[in-house]
Amino acid sequence: MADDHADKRRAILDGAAEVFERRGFTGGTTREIASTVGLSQPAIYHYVGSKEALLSEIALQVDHDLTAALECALAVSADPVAQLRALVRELCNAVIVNRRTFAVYWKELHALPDDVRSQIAGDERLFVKQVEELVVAAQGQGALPPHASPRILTEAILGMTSWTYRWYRPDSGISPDEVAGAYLQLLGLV
Amino acid sequence: MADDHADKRRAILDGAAEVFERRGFTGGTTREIASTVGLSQPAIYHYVGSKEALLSEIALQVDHDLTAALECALAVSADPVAQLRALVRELCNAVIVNRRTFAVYWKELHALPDDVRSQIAGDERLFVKQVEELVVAAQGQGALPPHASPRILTEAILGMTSWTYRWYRPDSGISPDEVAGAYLQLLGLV
DNA sequence: CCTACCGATCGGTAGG
DNA sequence: CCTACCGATCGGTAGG
Repeated sequence: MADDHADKRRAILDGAAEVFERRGFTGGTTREIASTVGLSQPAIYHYVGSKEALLSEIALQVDHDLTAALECALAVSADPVAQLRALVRELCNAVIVNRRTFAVYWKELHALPDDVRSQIAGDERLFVKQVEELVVAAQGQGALPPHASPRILTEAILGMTSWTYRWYRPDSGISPDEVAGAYLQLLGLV
Repeated sequence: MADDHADKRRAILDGAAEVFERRGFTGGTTREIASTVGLSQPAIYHYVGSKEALLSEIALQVDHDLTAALECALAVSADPVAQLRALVRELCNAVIVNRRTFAVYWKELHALPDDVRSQIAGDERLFVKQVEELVVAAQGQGALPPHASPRILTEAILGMTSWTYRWYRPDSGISPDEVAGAYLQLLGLV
């Protein structure tokens, strides 16, 4: 097939995320990744340039997922409270669906090469800033505590949703929507 | 001094937490820890049994901090809502004061030796269960959304407070009490 | 608490 | 995409 190469690349990235989650970036060896995928260790280098490149691709995927969640939420409505609601739902869903890559992203950012790490740090700052603008607007509408620091409220909402990767278990029978719904009730946004 | 040994031990643990935060457990070398503290690498082994023992002590310190925060909060009052408020304040303070050790705890649990990891996992399950009982009681008093899953609400509150270690900067001029206060307003607990 | 050192293992390359 | 392999570095020990 024409996409055999792309398929195998994706399999390697999945295996890398699994190994990095289990062992950390430095502790996860290219040999273990290779054996997870069913290849020899040098074959990894046939598909990906280096161990750092594996981590970079995983991190950039999450970076893209976060941006996409925000864009999707902003497109849902012109009302900031509705946008904030949509953002919580989108983020819960992304974090739950891609639990493994998000875990690697949040634990192993320090191991990224400088250029990728600084790009991702910049994207994250912009992301937080945009969410904070939604929070300020929601405060203006009385949907969030008016006298609290927007920065803290923003990090509180993002922390609540992000932390989901640590406790959510796909076999628990809890759906992503149920999680987002409970968060929104707790935040008084429903 | 009689406590020279204990002082140096603590210095080594502090240095280890700093290095593990920067490089991860596997990536943080005993040589870098030693040079941070100003000792030779083999000297580490004079004070601590192994690299794993360094991580174990750091993790058990956090385990103790979490338990202490809960006990302190339960002792504040007999009212579950007041206990929950106190817990959020205690946790914010503990996470902010010991940001470095909490970061290592949450990122590097996977690298712990089996016995320590399973003990800590058990303590954490018990901790969450006790907080969930507070949440159920607070729901009964109408202080939290009555129809939401107690488990999700519990993880939401703990996630919000825990995540503080990722964004809080001591030089920001924001006090731990200010953080906890904003969280409590957002939760509708004040 | 240091100098000297060891076995093991890692990321990556050569050559096909 | 494999076999064979290399230089570098790691955690830990010996011996004082």
